[in-house]
Amino acid sequence: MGRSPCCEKAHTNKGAWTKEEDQRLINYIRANGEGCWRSLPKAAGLQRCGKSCRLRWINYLRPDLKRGNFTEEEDELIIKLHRLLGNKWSVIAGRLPGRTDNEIKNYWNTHIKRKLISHGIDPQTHRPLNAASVISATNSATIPTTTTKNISMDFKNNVDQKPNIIINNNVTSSSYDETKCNSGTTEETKPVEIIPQKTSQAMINLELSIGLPLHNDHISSAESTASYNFLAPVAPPLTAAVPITATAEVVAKTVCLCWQIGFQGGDQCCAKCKNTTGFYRFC
DNA sequence: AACTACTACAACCGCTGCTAG
DNA sequence: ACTAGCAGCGGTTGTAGTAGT
Repeated sequence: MGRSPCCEKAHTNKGAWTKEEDQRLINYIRANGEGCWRSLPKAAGLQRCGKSCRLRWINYLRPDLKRGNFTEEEDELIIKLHRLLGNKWSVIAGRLPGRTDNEIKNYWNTHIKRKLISHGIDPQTHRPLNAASVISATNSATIPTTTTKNISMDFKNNVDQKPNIIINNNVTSSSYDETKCNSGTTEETKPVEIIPQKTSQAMINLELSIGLPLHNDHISSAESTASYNFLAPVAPPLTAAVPITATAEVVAKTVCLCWQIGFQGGDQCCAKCKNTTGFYRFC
């Protein structure tokens, strides 16, 4: 199905926005609201594509944007959310007030990716880099024939009260092709779970409720770190066909607190919780 | 000072999902 | 059910700024 271009390209400016264009856009939106982006450029006296106006407003001109460097807390939150959601930048941005999807995407590609790699973590799979080959080989044998996964994210502490995120990811496959994961590019990959072989043939409901520690007053740094660790490639002892519901606090107490994803240096995991295949488990 | 390499990020492109007709 | 138009999303590119030589 062919589509006409979103705007008349011959009469639209491209490239960097001038201060005058910015001011026109700001003035128009202040007076009229965001409304219809397609008709906005003409109404605002801008020779720009509506799409371009929208992007400029959302990513740069919006008054509620938080400019400046990302904090360590934001870093960790982005990593956690990316682990859960993959490259769903707009969803991740929805959880970071004042940050845009574009900003987070750029920050991920220029900072966090490098940071994780330097600490031996694959930024796409969030697994230790040196375990990737082992896991790849193991997965073909351990992925169950039918798996139903539900992830429910309940951000109880979220200030903007956005709706919960529910992910339903049904995999019906005799061998999920792990080689499709491309760790070297920005290509979107599924967050991967490692399911113990004993759950084969079982319907598993992995319903997780996560309370992100936006207010850290009552949370120690160890607990804060643990709330990330529970999403590490850990294979908790699942009971077949038993739904799992866990809050972050409960999981935080269950998961090994040793693995610091390299943020604080040293080994990633204690000897107790890393087994010979490179998987992580509770200890 | 001049050049090169690298980094950060703004902006663009192409696609998808939703919706109205 | 189908088509077309729109907003929005994610990947990629272009370029200004900075660091290193």
